[in-house]
Amino acid sequence: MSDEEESGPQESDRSLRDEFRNRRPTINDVARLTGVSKKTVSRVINKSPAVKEDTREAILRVMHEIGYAPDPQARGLAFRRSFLIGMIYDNPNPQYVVNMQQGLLDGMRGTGFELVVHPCDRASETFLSDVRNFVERQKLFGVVLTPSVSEDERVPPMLREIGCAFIRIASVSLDEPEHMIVTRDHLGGEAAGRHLASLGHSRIGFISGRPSFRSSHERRRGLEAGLAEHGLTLDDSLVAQGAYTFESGYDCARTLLERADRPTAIFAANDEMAAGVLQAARSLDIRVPEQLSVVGYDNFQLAERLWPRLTTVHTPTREVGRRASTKLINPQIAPGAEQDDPRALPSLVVRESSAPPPAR
Amino acid sequence: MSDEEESGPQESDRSLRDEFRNRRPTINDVARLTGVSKKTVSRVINKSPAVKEDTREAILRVMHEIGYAPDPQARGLAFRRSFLIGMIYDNPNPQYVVNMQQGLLDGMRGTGFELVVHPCDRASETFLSDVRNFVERQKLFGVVLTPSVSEDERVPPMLREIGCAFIRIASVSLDEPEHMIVTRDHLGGEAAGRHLASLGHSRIGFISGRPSFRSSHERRRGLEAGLAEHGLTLDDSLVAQGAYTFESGYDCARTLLERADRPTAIFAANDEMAAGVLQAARSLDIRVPEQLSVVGYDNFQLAERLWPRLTTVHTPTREVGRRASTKLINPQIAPGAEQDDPRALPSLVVRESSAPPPAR
DNA sequence: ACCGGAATGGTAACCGGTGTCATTTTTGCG
DNA sequence: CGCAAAAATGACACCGGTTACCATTCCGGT
Repeated sequence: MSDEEESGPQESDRSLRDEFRNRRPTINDVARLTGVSKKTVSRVINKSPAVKEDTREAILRVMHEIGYAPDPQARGLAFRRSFLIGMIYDNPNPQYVVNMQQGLLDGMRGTGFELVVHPCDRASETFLSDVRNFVERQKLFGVVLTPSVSEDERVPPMLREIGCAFIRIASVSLDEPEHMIVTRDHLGGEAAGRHLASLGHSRIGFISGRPSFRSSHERRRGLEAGLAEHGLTLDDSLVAQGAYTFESGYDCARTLLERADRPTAIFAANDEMAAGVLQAARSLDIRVPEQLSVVGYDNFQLAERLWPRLTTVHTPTREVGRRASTKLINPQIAPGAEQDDPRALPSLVVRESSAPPPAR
Repeated sequence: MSDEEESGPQESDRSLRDEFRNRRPTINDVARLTGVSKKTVSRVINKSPAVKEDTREAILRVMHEIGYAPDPQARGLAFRRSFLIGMIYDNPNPQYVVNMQQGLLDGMRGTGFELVVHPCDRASETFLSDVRNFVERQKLFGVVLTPSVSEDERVPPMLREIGCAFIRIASVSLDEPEHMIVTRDHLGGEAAGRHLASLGHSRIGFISGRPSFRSSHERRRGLEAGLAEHGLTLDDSLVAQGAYTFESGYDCARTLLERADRPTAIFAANDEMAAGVLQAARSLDIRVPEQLSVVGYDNFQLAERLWPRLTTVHTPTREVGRRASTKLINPQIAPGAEQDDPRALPSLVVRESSAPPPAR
């Protein structure tokens, strides 16, 4: 019969260290060593103001001494909510996914939250129940939805029903501001259009992305607006339906460039497709940028690896991700000004793939 | 005929649905509705053989009817272990990261485990304690370490100490087989060397990766072995120290190609650097592959986007990831044969960037 | 009929936190 | 100085599972 309860009133550092070498300290240890109830310790953990300053300090000191950190599982069980944030996505571009993850993690650093990644297939029969199971089982604190999942209108009602916070990242606003991060892709398209028009192009081709991605339409809308500023319109016959893939970019470009009255510039709705355009131009012995200007969208690493290096629209994906997770964790932070922060807006990066059109 | 108690429970489907519309069913509900104790339900959840077949079926039926799934947090709390798997990495290549994540998720599908991603900086002061905190706080079920974190010898002892399962993914074996997935990068280097030698090259340059990545050395070792088969040796003066980045590939290639006796072929230790080589060749008006052959390593998407398309060594990253998570979740599965499965080995992909050397 | 032992199920305690509400201080103020 | 109100703290049940341990039941063997 050992009397483990009767530990000495004054535990030395040595015995403390011994005690916690094989066992992580719990809230009970903190309470016992500080001489308060676990409820008070819990109050300190949760930053309740209803704790006297002396008490708080004493508790914090003990916590620090024994290296205590609350167990997220136990806390989650009691809270009926985990400290996990889910990233739900179906965007197949690795660079986008990684940049977004990095951004989300940037905003989560030091908060105790962790990121759980969940790719999915929006076209699948089980898509909605997949997402629901994921969120419900893990009792996620919140989820970040990226295009095109973010644009699916079946998801938000489901998340509201099960009471999971969410942020939708999309090119236009689709929900109340507290649920949205808007990337305003039309601004990027506009910049691209202005750029090509001001270089002197007037026959401009456009290769759009997957129609199921809102950004496809926004980027086109922007292009048209940018051209309109210079009195130009987008010729429907110079618009090709791509799918945001390299191959689709190649195929569409071949079609556009084999025409007798081929365009002198092509704006592809992302860099992957722009890479396909370069490939197509090469296969037809069309020199870029001398005979054809090419502009992409995203400014992923690929844009600088190609030759010529791609003029493209930079998307601040990481910054957007940082904002998304921050917003999810601190819903109270005032929305508003962030909207016009240039760091969160698309911007044109001019490189060697665009130039004035060839002289006639 | 089934003699199950058809009118036994008073609750109809309708009232069941009502009851669980606002509350997720718990193990207690399953027990109550089946008329057994929660302990028995727990036995079924954990696949204990000590449950009569009839009982098990009845319990499973109720579970299915009311849509019960055990709460991972509660389960984890009792188990003193979560059902989360961590991916710890410092590889900056987005394509690698995403492919690996995909593979890990492939192996986790349907198991109830989720993936938590954790990039880190191995050079940081706090690297080790960062990793420790992450693993210890989340009570991770296991972690997958990818290069170069996987090659850090401080990590495994720490993980063993806190009792966390782990798999190290590396180019050579660094631990007991149950902790390793070996990618055998020297085989890829060998294939590249054989390819260039058999094309007739003898002056072959090599751009190595970051020395802190084991793969850099393995790929070089392989190259030397491949050349040796054709009686060639690697000239030390044609070896440049790169860093697995596009820029380092460009710089190293410039150095190698500005020599009077420049090599007729360059093997870069990854595709990013090979892209830099192409860029450097272009800047010096050296035509690829007519005047210079280029071979990369990884076979990431970039390899097909470049011009000429890159001859490179394919790395089955996703497949490797799938094996890693499978191994982590089912440690009992016999290791062994998997070692020589060609799907898990590097293999050469020949495209347009390599050709015989120019005639003298 | 009796017994031992395996198979099964029940009960209570526990994992490490939080909520509710009662109780004990402390404070303000006539 | 006394007392009510406010502030600080604590007791206890609970979150949803698990394990430890004990009580049955169901066997066949003697």
